[in-house]
Amino acid sequence: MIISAWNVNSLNVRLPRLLGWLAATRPDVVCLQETKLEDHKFPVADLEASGYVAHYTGQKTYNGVAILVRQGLEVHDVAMGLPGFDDPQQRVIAATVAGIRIIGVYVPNGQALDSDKYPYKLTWLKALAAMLQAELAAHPQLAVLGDFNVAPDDRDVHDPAAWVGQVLVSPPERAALQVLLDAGLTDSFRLFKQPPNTFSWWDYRMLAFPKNRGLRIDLILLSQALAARCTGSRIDRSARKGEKPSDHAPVLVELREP
DNA sequence: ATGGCAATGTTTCATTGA
Repeated sequence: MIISAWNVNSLNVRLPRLLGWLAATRPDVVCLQETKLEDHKFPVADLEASGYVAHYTGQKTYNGVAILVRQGLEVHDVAMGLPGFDDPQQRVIAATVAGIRIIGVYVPNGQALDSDKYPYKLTWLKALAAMLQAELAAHPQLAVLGDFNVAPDDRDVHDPAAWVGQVLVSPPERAALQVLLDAGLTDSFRLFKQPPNTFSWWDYRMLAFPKNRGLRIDLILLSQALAARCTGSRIDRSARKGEKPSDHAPVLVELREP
């Protein structure tokens, strides 16, 4: 079983690339971030024709998340948002797929350390931690996938010295991510030996991709029970190439049958 | 080899992203 996450930076623009990637990769589950589509505009029919059932919650211009499930897999208990955290920004969607609790997240960017959006990010992550504690208690087989907008440590930053004092790497953000891990989750990427300088996001500007000046901010966190089933974790860098790419690459894990 | 911001709506610029 392959489960994955991809910040597509507008599903409207990226739909052709997404459909091509689904056909080539055939993941069982895909969590999408930054769909930037109101629900009535979600391309349900195109995805169905490609063999996927879509669950989604979106809005105009910003945010928007979805879970795509390969046809034939059982889905139940679809839920949107963070419990007890009233938020017009559509950033969380959850579903149980083939017995695995899938939680797709688009963590706030934070913009800058002195921005109003920075404390919002930290508060949001605290609410996510509370949600995950409850979800883990109910669902031992659990994965949290998406754009976390935090580079876990300096191995995940192309030039750590240049990023000091910036959003995505600040100690409070990393501490907030650590709280999620302490709840009983593992960064699946680090379960395996990985090539150095493997990233999931590259700025559109300044030749960042060809120079591999990126960050690893898209993560798949696995519960202990799921980590025990994980046989691989990778980033599909090829999806960042060519015409009109998203600035993020998809992240994937492979799970064996329990 | 990859490519030199992109997407959106408020559209001919401002805002946001990371």
